[in-house]
Amino acid sequence: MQLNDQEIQRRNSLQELRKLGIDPYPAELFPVNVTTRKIKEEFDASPEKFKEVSIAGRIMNRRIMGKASFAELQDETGSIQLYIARDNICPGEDKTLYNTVFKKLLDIGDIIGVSGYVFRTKTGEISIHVETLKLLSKSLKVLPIVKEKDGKVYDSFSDPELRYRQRYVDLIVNPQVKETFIKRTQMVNAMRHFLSARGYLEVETPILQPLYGGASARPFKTHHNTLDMTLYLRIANELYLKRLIVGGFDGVFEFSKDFRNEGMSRFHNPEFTQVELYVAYKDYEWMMNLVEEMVEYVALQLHNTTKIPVGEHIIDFKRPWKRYTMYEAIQEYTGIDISNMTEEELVKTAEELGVKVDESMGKGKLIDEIFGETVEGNLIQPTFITDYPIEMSPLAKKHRSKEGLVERFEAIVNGKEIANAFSELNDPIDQRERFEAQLELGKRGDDESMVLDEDFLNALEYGMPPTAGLGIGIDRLAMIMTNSHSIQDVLLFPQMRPLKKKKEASIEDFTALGISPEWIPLLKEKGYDSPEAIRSAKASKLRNDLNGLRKKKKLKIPALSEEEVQAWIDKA
RNA sequence: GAUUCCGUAGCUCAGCCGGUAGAGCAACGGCCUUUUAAGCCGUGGGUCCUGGGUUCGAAUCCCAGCGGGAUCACCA
Repeated sequence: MQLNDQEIQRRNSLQELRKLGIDPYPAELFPVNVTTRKIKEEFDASPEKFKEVSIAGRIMNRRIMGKASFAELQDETGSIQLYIARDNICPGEDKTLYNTVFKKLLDIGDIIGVSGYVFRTKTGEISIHVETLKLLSKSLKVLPIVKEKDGKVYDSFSDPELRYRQRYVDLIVNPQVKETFIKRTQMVNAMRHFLSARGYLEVETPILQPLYGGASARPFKTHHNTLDMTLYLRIANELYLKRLIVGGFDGVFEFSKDFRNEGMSRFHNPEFTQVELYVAYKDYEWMMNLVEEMVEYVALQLHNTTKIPVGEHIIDFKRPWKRYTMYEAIQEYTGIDISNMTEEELVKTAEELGVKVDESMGKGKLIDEIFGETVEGNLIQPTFITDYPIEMSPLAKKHRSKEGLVERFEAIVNGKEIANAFSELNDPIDQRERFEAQLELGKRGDDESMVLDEDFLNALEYGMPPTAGLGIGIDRLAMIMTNSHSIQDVLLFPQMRPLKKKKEASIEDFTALGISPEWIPLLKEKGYDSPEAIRSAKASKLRNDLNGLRKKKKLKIPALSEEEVQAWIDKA
């Protein structure tokens, strides 16, 4: 492992600390009796409560001024300034703790615990006057230093790749990131509370499924050794939750991690979260009202208002939301009434509107494409779109009065679907026919069409009550509720392409060439990291590089002759 | 998958009509007991993503690769 100068420096400090009898990673607990937030919120009202505080956190900044210093201590809730005076933390003759430990051996990033009292400095900042200081964990890596003045951020740690790959660093140096994930959890908690309070049962259903269903998407495939069978990571949990409705639970929901083997983008991660809800004896009209109420409730819980800034827009979740049928929406945005068109007419219309079409598309898919292309992106404020073509919705009940449509709605916010729901199809014979129609689409080349699930049909044949079902994309909703530009910003650990790691040659690979061990680190430092690299080297250059480095590092090993180096190359 | 832009010190970036590297912060040494993007003086630190090409000479120009961003396409 190659260490840079500052990393070597910190490892040296670590050894120095041990020599002084200080354990850089002590085992015992450190008593914490306050948080930085509590101090900042309550000190002015009741300063007497903060005469003996004990607090722990990470050093984020240091300003050393001779016999006194200021430091920034960051805990989970925020940060506070420490005032550390030499003669306060070292009351006796021995000033080592201040002069050596604090000033020389501690670094930004170290985790410490301090005790003392809270006061205000001359410049008015609430600070802790430190009386005792203890190292709790030495940091060996250099943090990016983000500074801020008058709301302006300097040297921000903003490279998305680094932020996503090393989320822990992102969380340390970017406070607003922490805020986003707190909001996300609050959002899920609010929804859970909303649903539980209505008496619906939160359940867990299989993630590993022998058949994938309940949505149109390509799955991830895996294998169970003992059963010697293929299993799929679920793309949805719908069919399992409906089995539970058959079983007599009248309201069930699950926050479900689903997996879809599709492209990745700022709206798509291979694994994502949905909440699905099924309620017996209800229909999609009823469900629309629930969605409005729940999302409005979430907004109020998170922001104390229904108006939320998202990018350029202010989105208002106040009920009631606008409602359009799909045909009405298309007519509104294109001026074309497609409600009575044949498949040929739809293809022609789609092409006129600049919508791409291909052979595999049925009538429903064509309508859906036209909608997606011409309407969806324009729906910024929360809007319900109802009554979808039957071909696109094999699990939804036929519309009670409109031929060729189903009782389905989607909720669209900021140009993206956040919820999808329908009156669930409970006619087992109709359901079987719909699955078979999907199989036909599959033969036409639509590789996202659904497969036939016999056991699910078996459940329906026992009789499922009329049921309303709902799915809400948690990540999408979290993006809106936290004003995040991409899904990666609301996932703690978004999927990333793995870093290519060079396989490292072992010590033996080098010693086998007759190279003595003390030269190996120097070889690696100069980029000769494998026997192959040595084989293609020129003896004079290699010798020069190594002896140069030896001199620069003032190493007390004998210099190399060209013959020695040539011998390595010949062997390699 | 397509288009496009980017890859220089631990971090943020400058240098790019060719002459082998700079700034601020961070680090190191020194001064400083209420400062705050602390300050002042001094020092060290770089396979300029990788590989090839053009050239007397490449961080800079050309080609290929790797990695990443953005936009678009498919899926939630």
